[in-house]
Amino acid sequence: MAKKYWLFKSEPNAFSIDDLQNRPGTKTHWDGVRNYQARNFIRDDMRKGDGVLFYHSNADPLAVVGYCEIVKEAYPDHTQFDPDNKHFDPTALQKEPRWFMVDIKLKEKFKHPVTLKAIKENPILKDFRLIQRGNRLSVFPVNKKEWDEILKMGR
DNA sequence: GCCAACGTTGGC
DNA sequence: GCCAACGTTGGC
Repeated sequence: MAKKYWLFKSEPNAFSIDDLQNRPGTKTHWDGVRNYQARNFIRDDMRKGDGVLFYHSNADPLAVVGYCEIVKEAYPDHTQFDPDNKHFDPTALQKEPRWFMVDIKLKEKFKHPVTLKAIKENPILKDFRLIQRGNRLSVFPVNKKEWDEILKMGR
């Protein structure tokens, strides 16, 4: 199957690309996604080796700050079962997990973060889902043309 | 802090 | 199944 591409949003206050860089092996599990559309992308479509753009939301600057690779495919997000966790889901069943996560590994932190402003100004990226009206999904697919352009801008 | 956009919940 | 109320996201 052809390699696919994705974008993950993260608020750097909660988890930044530097936090990822400081993790052992520069890897992390991507927990806490609680939206069904995003869940379906994670559970059904993401494959080992797919590329992931790492975007800082609610931040300064707002920007794609690097890219990653999926190193482990979907498995149950343990935080849904943890009453002390912010993302606890009291209706999720152990035998039938509702929420899933993948593991990602940092490949490269961009020399030049690709700002939301620069993305909006680039005609090649005019259809990029990130800048579409009302886009609030924290996880969504990116096409190869967009992926290539973002990497070109960031490196 | 504001607010538009959107998802979820729950009464009917 | 409809829809009002509410909560969250996220740019500005």
